[in-house]
Amino acid sequence: MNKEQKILETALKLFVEFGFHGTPTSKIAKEAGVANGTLFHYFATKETLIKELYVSIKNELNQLLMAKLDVNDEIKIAAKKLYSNTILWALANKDKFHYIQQVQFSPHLAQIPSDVSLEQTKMHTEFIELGKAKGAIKLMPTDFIFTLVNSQITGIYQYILTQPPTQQHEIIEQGFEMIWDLIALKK
Amino acid sequence: MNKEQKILETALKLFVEFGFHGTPTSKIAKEAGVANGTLFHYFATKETLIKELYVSIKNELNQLLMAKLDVNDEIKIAAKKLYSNTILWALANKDKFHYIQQVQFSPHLAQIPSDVSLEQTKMHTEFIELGKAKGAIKLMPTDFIFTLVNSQITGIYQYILTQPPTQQHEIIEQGFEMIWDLIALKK
DNA sequence: TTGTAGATTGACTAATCACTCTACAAATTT
DNA sequence: AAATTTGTAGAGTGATTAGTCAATCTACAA
Repeated sequence: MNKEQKILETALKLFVEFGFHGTPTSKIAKEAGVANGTLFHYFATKETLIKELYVSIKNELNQLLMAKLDVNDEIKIAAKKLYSNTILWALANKDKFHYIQQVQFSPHLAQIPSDVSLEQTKMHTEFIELGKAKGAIKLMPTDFIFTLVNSQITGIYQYILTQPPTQQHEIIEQGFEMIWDLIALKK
Repeated sequence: MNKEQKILETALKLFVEFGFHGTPTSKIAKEAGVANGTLFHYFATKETLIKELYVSIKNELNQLLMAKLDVNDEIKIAAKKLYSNTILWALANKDKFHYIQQVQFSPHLAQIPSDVSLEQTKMHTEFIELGKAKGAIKLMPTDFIFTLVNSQITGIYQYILTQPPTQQHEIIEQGFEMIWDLIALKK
């Protein structure tokens, strides 16, 4: 297997379990089955590794969401897909989702160039603006809607974790209706 | 000034700015104006310092919320107070609020005994259950409501940061009506 | 005055860590 | 086949770090 990929995978696992501080590069290399020097061949610094891991995970999620989106769908249907695919992905990739939060509430986030961050939210803000243009979504500021939905997703994800898997589907459904109620323009 | 307090204050500032990893204990001691050994006189390990700082900040917020709560208030009024006092406190104590998030999405959270965490959410869950009993809040699971409101608060806080201060009051008002709409039982 | 317990100091240390360097192997290009 | 680039290894290094410790200071009670 690709060693660069293997390093990223191992780093993810260890960072989530022990934090950035608690994870020495030597441990990452050892557990990934590569030499110390190999790690630094692919990632110049530990900081680089932290950031590239973050960007690669965010891209993975975005590409998945894009792939599952259908331009012919109604806004509400499309929104529901975006929403539930995000939660389902988070549940199937807990470490990755957790890592995103970990970085977002750490000083490392400030290190990521704003154009990279912007690129990653672009798809979502464009979607919200389309929804407003089509009269499906309230004319609130796009950033406001984006932030609300995002935090709602995080909240629902955290709650689902505490519930039995049989309930998960219903909670996702219920959660969507609630958030849609919040942002949909009533006719 | 009390040296223990001074250490906590300095640690907060540095942890938020540079992260746990990027903040050596020696730097905390130096900037707090105490000797290296003094820090370890009060906090046996760096980990202890991280955890005690978290608990002390959470307690501070809870005590403030309690103090501002009036048992004679209607549920909706009381809920609004809890909500807006939390956001106002967060805006006035950005570092502290940021630190709470930082710990909550780090492996350090797992180190905090569950009875301590429980004690801190007790007041909120009791309030939600009172609201349900009085027929003011929907009969959804208490944890679900708690998580939703919490993430909503985080979301609104983050959005407010990007807006001019003149707008803040209105966003808080608007945000409350939205979240109340979500959880209130319609008569 | 003396005794005592806690507060405070800062030099010290053992361990750890991020990162370098050199050597060689494999792949790719010329 | 020679030359060049790229991948991989792992021992080595200098700097840093969390935490220790013996010594002094302060407050206050006996």
